[in-house]
Amino acid sequence: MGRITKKPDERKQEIIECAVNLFYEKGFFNTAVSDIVKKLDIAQGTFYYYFKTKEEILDFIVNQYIDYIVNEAELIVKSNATATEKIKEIFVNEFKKADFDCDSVSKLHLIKDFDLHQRILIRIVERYVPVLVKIVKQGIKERVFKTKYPLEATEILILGFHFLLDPGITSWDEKGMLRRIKSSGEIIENTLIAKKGSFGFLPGLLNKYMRSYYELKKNFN
Amino acid sequence: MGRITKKPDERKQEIIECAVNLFYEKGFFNTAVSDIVKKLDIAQGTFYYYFKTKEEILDFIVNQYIDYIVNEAELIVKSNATATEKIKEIFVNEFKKADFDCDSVSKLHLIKDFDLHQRILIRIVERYVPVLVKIVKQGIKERVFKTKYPLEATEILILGFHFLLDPGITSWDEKGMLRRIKSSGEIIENTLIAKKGSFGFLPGLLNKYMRSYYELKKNFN
DNA sequence: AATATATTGACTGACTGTCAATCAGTTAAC
DNA sequence: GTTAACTGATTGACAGTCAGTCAATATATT
Repeated sequence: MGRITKKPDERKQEIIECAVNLFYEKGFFNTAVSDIVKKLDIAQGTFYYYFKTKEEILDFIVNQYIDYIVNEAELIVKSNATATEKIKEIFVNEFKKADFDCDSVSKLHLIKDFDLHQRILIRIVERYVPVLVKIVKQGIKERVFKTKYPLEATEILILGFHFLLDPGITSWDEKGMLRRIKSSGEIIENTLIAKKGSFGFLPGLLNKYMRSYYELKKNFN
Repeated sequence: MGRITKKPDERKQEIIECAVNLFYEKGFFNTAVSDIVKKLDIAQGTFYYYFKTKEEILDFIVNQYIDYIVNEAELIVKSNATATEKIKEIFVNEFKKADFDCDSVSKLHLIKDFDLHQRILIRIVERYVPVLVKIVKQGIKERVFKTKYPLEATEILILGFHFLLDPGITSWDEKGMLRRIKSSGEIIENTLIAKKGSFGFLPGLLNKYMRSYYELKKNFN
């Protein structure tokens, strides 16, 4: 019964990685803490040495994810592209991750568990939206957007589209998805009062992403 | 130990009413089935005679609520007002209920439990939005709205505003609420491509509603 | 019409299995 | 020898079960 001691950071990440994988397979509520510790071959108490509650690990995972996407977005904001180019870059970046979803972070999107997505959505409004708004405000200065409420418009768009298009939240039928994707560019243009066609790239991009998602799902079954 | 037998419909509604009240006080997850049956002084088995699982009663409650608001909306759709008048009526109606929240149905909004609100949001997209779209399409015929995507625009707006303004989903700070309320009219106008000022009534209405909500909350503490 | 018998379906509550969380104690590392 | 990481049996709470009870109603018997 040789006891294995590890560096706290290492152990913690080990637990998180295992937890994400199990949440991915079975969802948050259907994963017992005992499942996690059994898979890692550690004691129940070890889990609680690192996380006060089962909820806390979920929060930790969500915060790690938000840290990651906020960081990436900040890099794009700092570049010296036009607002429209930056927004396109944001989208491309977001979906690039989904193509190679092997690491824990990008798997998060595919977990079908609303409790998780609620937390993500709230953090997105709190931390991701303020970064994106910088781009929208740049666009207003460049006179490509005209909305009087850049912050509120961004909030609405992000929340609406996440809810409607994120397969982890609700899987609507494929027909409905296509319908929403087709409209996505124009809805954004109207809401931000942008030039016609400035978001014309979006439906194509979303389509590509959706196809790769449905393929992933097929392979899973 | 006198056993009391009741008409099934009566008993079922009795259980539902009691459950809603407890969910309102403590939330869905913090309410045990044993709490419900203790309060009603019935056996645990009686609950499971009427509902297969604890989740099933939540679904039943949500469906009852949606039936109610869809019905009310259908009446407004059938009236012979203009599209703009009808939309105003929809909003007034929605908030009228909140003023006199005594019955189970309107209490639902105030329950701070995301699991509940997720179900409501999904049903709203499935059943409420299709009714509201009729009004938007009427507006397009009347040439007061111009969007090419009435269905998708309505979906986005309803989901976004519900998430951002419904106090049961997330209680942002009062300042953020005011900010969002102030922008609400113009956001809708832009998204539907409506005449400037046609939703000018909205911020005032939402403000009134929010104030009565915060008063309710104060009295509760 | 009055009484006995059968059937149904609402209702019971002790019970089971599962799981989050605890804690007194143990071992490895420095 | 002290600290920090780790253990795992245990507890308490809860969702859900099930074999059985009882009241009301329907049907048969006198």
